[in-house]
Amino acid sequence: MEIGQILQQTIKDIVKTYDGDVQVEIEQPAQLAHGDYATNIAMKLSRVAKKNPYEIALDLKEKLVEKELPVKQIDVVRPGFINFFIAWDRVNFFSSTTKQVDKQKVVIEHTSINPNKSAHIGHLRNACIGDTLARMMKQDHQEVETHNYIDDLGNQLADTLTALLHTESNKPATRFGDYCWDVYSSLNQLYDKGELSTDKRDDVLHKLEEGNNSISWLGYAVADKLSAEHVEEMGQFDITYDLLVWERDIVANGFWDRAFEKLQTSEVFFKQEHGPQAGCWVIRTNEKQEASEGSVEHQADKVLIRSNGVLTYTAKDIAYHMWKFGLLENDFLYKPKTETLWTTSAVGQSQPFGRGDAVINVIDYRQEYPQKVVKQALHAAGYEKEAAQLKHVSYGVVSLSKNTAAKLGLETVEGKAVYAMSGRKGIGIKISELILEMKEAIRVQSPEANEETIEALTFAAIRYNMLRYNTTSDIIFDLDEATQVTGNTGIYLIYTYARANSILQKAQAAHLTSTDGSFADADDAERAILKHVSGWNGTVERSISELEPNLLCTFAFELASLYNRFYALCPVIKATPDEQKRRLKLTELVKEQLEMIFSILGLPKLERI
RNA sequence: GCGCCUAUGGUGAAAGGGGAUAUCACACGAGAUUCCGGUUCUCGCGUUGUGGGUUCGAAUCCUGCUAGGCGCGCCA
Repeated sequence: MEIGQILQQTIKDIVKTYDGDVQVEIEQPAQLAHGDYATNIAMKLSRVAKKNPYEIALDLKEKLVEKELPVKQIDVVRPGFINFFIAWDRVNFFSSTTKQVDKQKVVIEHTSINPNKSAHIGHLRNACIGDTLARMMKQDHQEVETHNYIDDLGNQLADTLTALLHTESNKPATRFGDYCWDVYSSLNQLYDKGELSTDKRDDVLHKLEEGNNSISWLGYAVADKLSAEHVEEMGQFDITYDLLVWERDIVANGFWDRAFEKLQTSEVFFKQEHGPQAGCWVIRTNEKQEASEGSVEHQADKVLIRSNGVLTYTAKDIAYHMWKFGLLENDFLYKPKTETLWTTSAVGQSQPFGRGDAVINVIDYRQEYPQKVVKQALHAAGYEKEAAQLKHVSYGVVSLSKNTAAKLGLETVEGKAVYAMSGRKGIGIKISELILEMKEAIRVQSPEANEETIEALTFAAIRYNMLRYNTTSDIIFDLDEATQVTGNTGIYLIYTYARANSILQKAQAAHLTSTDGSFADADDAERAILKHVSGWNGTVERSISELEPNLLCTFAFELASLYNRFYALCPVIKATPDEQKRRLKLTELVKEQLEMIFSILGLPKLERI
């Protein structure tokens, strides 16, 4: 049990004598002088007890000091805070408490880039969040399976195919995706100028949907090549997948037919007989719809089967999600793509993929409505548990700052601070471009580092930068800021880890040991670290329950800052024997903690730089 | 038209969903360290869109306004 939990439970037992249902909360004060843990319970109780909060706090303190707690001092401070100073020598940091194995299986879908051109930094944000969530849950002993969805029957691929067939680019490109990036925007500019109609694209889309024709096979080859480039690029950031899922395989295996059968029993799924959606199979998503048929441009029922019989994206997504939960009788066939990656395939073998107890989709907030429709469909088919376990990790999009937009040649406007990326206009920052900039910045900063180290630092810095924002926040991406090598960066964390390792190696060479080191007499800089580390498990639990990886980034940065401050203030090797042991033990604790964090955040553990 | 979200120093981002002088980074200014090899540390500088409300107490809750964004497609 964690310190905070111990204190919370103890206080809960004590306040039972008070009337009222008041939530006991234990927090870590911002200021060290306010103790290592604290509670405001007395001020909360003052309302029901009709008593001075300071007096309530004094009363509670008297009861608390009688308990067996790993506490060496309890202060009561006006207006009614109770501050606890922990006896750190009685806290076991190094115990490996084996958590009860949770048998739940989680299927996480992330990355899922349209196979139409190279990936940009918005795609990278998705992939970093998804991969880190997977690592968090594996850390929490859950069974995790990560999927990368390839929409090879959509307009975007059709556009890229049309562009490849009808336009050229003379820009240098070393990757197929970069070439497609350019011709894709060339095509859209032709559309915009009216020099090309979308008929050709529509025809291409139609042939993709038909299957087994030249365009269809060509599209598959293009999507295969592009998705392979995407996966390879993500691999540089240590982002991995278990399975690639192809949309064409969802169609080919008849998932929708089974899903249709399951939905048919519902009253909210029906064939629309009149109005603009006549002839379509639709699902009712808004219960208000029946009451207001006036405005048909908005809030119409969601079409799942077009009047010409073709499935919409949402229909395929519903079927796909039924499969994710293991609700369909039919399944994909699979084949290995690499040693660690599988892919759905027209020919292959059976494998136990999918069948999740929980499903997490990492998709930006603009897809909230389609996600809602899928959840509604699960409800409609009677799958309440699955609907409840379908979770949408909604994240903000990555836009460009004015500074960066200007660098890309956009016309910036006075007073407008945020500029959207646009694939159609070819406006955006490819991941490869960011890598080049970051690598150069690190090379300038560390001219003597070897190439392997520069590479590792580059990917770490970029990945960390993508993770450290609140998931729901938009990122206003500034290229100068993103390539900083100082401040709250992955580089700072890695240097801190190298610094700790350096001390430990030095101590080992001098035959110094941390055995019998005690935190009983830890001074302030040391206490701050112990206090912070003691909150780790709480941070992980909260990060998982809220699906917020950035809480771990905040924790890591604060730990690194505290350790560097300790480094400046507290000599380790040139200290007294008692201080040596204690501080070496503390350094070991910090090293171990950072290793755990790096495993989750996907950062490399460089012992030297 | 309807619905949803957001607003924090010059810039970017936090603040566990009421509690201690609102934190961090960058920028700008000043200082220290230059070694336990490691890009580090300390200090200063500045502020919660706006009006009203609830409360002992509001960045956090309610509400009006203002500004910005998103969604509602037989697209994906």
